[in-house]
Amino acid sequence: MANFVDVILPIPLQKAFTYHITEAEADFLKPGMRVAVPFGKSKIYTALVYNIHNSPPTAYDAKTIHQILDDKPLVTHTQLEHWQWISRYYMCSLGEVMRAAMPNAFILESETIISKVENIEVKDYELKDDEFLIYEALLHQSSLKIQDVVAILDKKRVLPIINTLVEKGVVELQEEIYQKYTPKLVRYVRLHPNHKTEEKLQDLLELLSRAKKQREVVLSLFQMEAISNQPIKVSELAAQSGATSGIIKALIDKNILEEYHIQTDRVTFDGEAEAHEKSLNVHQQNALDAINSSFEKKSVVLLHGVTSSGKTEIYIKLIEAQLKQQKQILYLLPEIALTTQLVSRLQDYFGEKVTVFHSRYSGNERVEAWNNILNDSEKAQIIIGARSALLLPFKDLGLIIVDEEHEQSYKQFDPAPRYHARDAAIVLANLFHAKTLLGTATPSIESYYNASDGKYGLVELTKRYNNVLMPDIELVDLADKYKRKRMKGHFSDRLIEEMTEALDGGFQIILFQNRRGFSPIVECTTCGHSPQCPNCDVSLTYHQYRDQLRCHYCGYNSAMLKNCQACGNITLDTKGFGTEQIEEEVKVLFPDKRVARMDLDTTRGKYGFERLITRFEQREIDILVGTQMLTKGLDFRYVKLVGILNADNLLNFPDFRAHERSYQLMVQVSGRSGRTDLRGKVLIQTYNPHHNILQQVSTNSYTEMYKEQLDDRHNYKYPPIYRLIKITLKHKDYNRVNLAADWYAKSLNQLFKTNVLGPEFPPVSRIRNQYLKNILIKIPQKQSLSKTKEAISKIHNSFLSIKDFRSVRVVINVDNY
DNA sequence: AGCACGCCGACT
DNA sequence: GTCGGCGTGCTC
Repeated sequence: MANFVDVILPIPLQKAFTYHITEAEADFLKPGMRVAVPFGKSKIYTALVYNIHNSPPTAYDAKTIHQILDDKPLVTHTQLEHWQWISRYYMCSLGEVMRAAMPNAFILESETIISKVENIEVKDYELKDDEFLIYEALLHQSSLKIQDVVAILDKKRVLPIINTLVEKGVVELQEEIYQKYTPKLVRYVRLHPNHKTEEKLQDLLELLSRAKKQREVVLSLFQMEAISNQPIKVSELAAQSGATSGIIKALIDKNILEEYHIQTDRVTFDGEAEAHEKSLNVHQQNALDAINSSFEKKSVVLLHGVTSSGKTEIYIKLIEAQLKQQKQILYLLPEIALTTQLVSRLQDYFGEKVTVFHSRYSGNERVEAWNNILNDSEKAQIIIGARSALLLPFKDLGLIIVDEEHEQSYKQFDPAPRYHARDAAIVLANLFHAKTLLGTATPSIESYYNASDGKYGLVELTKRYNNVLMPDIELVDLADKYKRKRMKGHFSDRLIEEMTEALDGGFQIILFQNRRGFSPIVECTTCGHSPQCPNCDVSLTYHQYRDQLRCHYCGYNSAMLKNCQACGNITLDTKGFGTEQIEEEVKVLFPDKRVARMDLDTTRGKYGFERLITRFEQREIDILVGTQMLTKGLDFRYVKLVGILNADNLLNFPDFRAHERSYQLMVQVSGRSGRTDLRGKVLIQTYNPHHNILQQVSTNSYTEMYKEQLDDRHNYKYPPIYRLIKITLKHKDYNRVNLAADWYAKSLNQLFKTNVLGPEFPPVSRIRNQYLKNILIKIPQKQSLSKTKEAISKIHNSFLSIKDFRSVRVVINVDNY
């Protein structure tokens, strides 16, 4: 009977691909192992075994696989199940999920190697110029890569030339697969077995009596072995004996010492777990008890605890309980909150049981984390990571903690899979019959809705740790202040007063401004023209630190203009304000204080963010001006005052979530103040001091905000009452997007009637020279989600069969919020 | 996604 | 006349 294997390829194709395998291979292969398969004309790809069976494909002959890459599955059965859910729910291919989940080093691709056919003499007149150049290069080098040929010929398309050379029998091609993961090896030394016995030792020392340095090395080695039983690194021996690596090498060459290698992990933790038992206060204990009893009935619990209420300690207790049962724990955090602060805090408790998984990790580091988790190693009992950590090969998960559950960065936008880590986490936990804890000070409306609905358990923690008071929030009416000339730049007299007072008391200040750059736009005061991005439909932003105009969408930049492009006048003025300008103003207002700015520009680079945080923590900075980034669960002890310079540009954002987000953001920023025994102060400057959201922020009325927002969601048909799917069409031809979007929307309309919105141009309707158009589908609660998606898939397939539309990119985003 | 094939404009 | 541009179609 013939044997076949269905595989997942890491490409965005819906279809499964079937290859022919031998009986022996069929016996050996298991789902989750990797195989190398030929794909297309010449390429070899890494594919993942999905299913082994005996039914031959009907429409084509299956190719045979090239090679088996693993001897045991690299991807677990549960993972495959979870991937399948993600691919169905978020309407993407399994290959796309595979790409996102597996470290790049696991997904090998072949490289074409060109070599000369042996013993061949070629007359130069038989070859064209380009062909001869390649032939000549191969006389000096044994092989060439495609990239080398591109460099030699300085041409883009070199494959046709290489192919004619193959036809002429001059060169041959080979596909080579490289193992991208290189284990990190550490060199160790020990005494060569020849000298292990007592008498041989004497002989040896005798022998070395005249080689003083070498003798010292051997004696140092004995000393070190006597102190500890640990293997001895070459580097340690060199340091201890003061010998150069040359001397040690000589000893190895003489077979007196023996060299060996041990594979180590790149990321190791050398601290000790301090394991100091930290007791919970009564509120925390009550919350913990409530969570545990809720878990008996519900698989998901939402922990709504105000800022500084000590949620982390509760997490630690829950983690301890899971560890006792030998279960793995996943602790999810928004990327930006994944700082040393939190990680070292957990490492203090759990020592080397903690594995961190970062997007900033290198390929090799990811492979090591993957393997440790897959093997359920001691080191990988607790996994702390951002969104993508959810896709790791857990063996026996007992608990997932989703911290800062409301954070929008849990949702992946580009590329596919466009999954929400919180929602996908709940599904994953269910596959393991594990529990999920969602924690936050400002629950997302949808999670609170699920909690009120009884779908999730709900535990509230309303007291701050050590009974620190909630910050005192004061609203400052900007309209009034401007009218009465009480403003200096963007600072009201109240804000300056409070800042002076805080600084005099030796405290730190955080100023929040939700805009990056010096000033969002540049405008000519004569004709009103403002410079636009040539690739996108947006105004360019002025950045003072390089005197540049930049586009935030595509990265385009140019030097700041001297005069207006439209009328030529030099009356260019910067409108609005951003973090840079605030920083400048603070420097003028408080010239003797140290000011720093935290936004995307100043935190670039691997440790930019962390450096800034550390400087602030160590009080090298008095006033920190920043954007969103400031809100992410950072724990600063000496911040007394938080200033929000303009709450209105948060509230006026054109999105159904704008109010919810504003509330969350302001409460989170406010929570940065007064985290020790002193009561913090928050000043919010606004033109609308009577805005409901601002009132709710200042009185800390989450439930009021929730009720009001939920009413709005009912009235305007938004989540969590309705579900959303957004379809975006992109093309460089304006007319073609319009036609395609109209066709798409019309087809959807026939099925979903008024619940289809658009097509509409988004606020920024052109990005990187591509025109965009959005269609929004609202799905009522009684309408089946899966049936809806099936219907969309059908429409999508007919869309793709229209020749004129095929070049239009279509992005389907499920739960696009 | 990659990559080959095939059909059109701008250059030796 | 060729080189290289991109639109189109296919990959087990």
